[in-house]
Amino acid sequence: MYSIGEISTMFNLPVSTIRYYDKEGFFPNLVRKGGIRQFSDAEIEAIRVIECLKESGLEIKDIKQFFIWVTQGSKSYPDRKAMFEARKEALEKEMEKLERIHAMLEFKCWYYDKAIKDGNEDEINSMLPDKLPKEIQKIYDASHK
Amino acid sequence: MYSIGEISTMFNLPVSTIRYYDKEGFFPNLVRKGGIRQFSDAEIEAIRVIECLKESGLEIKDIKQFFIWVTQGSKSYPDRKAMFEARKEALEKEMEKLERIHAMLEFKCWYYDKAIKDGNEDEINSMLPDKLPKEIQKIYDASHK
DNA sequence: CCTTGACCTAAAGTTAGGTTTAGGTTGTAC
DNA sequence: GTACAACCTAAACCTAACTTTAGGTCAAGG
Repeated sequence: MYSIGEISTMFNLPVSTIRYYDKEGFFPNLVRKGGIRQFSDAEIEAIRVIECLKESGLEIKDIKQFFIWVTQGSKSYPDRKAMFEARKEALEKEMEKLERIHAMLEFKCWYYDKAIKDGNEDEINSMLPDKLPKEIQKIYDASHK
Repeated sequence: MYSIGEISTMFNLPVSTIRYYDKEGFFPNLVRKGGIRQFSDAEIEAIRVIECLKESGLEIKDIKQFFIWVTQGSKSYPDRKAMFEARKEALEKEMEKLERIHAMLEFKCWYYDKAIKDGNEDEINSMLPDKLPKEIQKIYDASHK
């Protein structure tokens, strides 16, 4: 059993955020002793799920739905599974987008590195959009498609 | 030369957002004819940079700094390069985090798949945290570290 | 001519996801 | 027995990044 302060330290989350999550219904089985919250492994796993769903792009109101399903027991397993499947696919798309963003950043690093060496952007711009050095061209194409 | 409406279609961004970006100073060389904005390739590349920096985790006020540097010419090349290098590193960390999130989602998909087959979570919970099937254990460990 | 659609501005409004405030209780170390 | 930290609530507040509103210009088509 952990206090709210211990959980705060454990996840590096403000105490106020944890209380906010509680108010949103994210700890359906949270026990209190004399008004004070007693966090157990179930709540720790709940926070992991919250962070996971949040990072996957879900909004708080949709995460709430997940915890409603938790209170409904085994009949909601298919709904919960479908939610995770959907988040997995959304995250995979997001990661592909970030690959393109990463290529753009790599290209810009090369771009300014060369601009610093040349003192201007003229030569680079004369190479755009398809006369770049081979390796850079690949990165450029990946980021501008 | 493109109208704001064409740019809106091109990037699938509301016209209001493009005006907002303009007001923030993100098109330092934007030309107007009779008050009407005329977008060129420079502004198109600017929008790509905005989206790139934004997706990399930068806030609008910091993106503003980039465009201030652009107006200062070649003396700010090192600053601009440093910004892209920093975003590249931040994005790489972010992508690592998303790998862990992805592992968590994969684990949860397996978890609920099994819960549906078993009708309850008892057997799964008896396997936690280190007696899971080999492949699943790997995913679980990756997501809970 | 007049209406329709695309453009313009300034300023107010919106939303999510917390955070802060004000006021109060609890428990334990000195 | 009192001071101190850690806990509690309800409600007001905050911030970022837009979006909407209200009011206006302008060019082309019928």
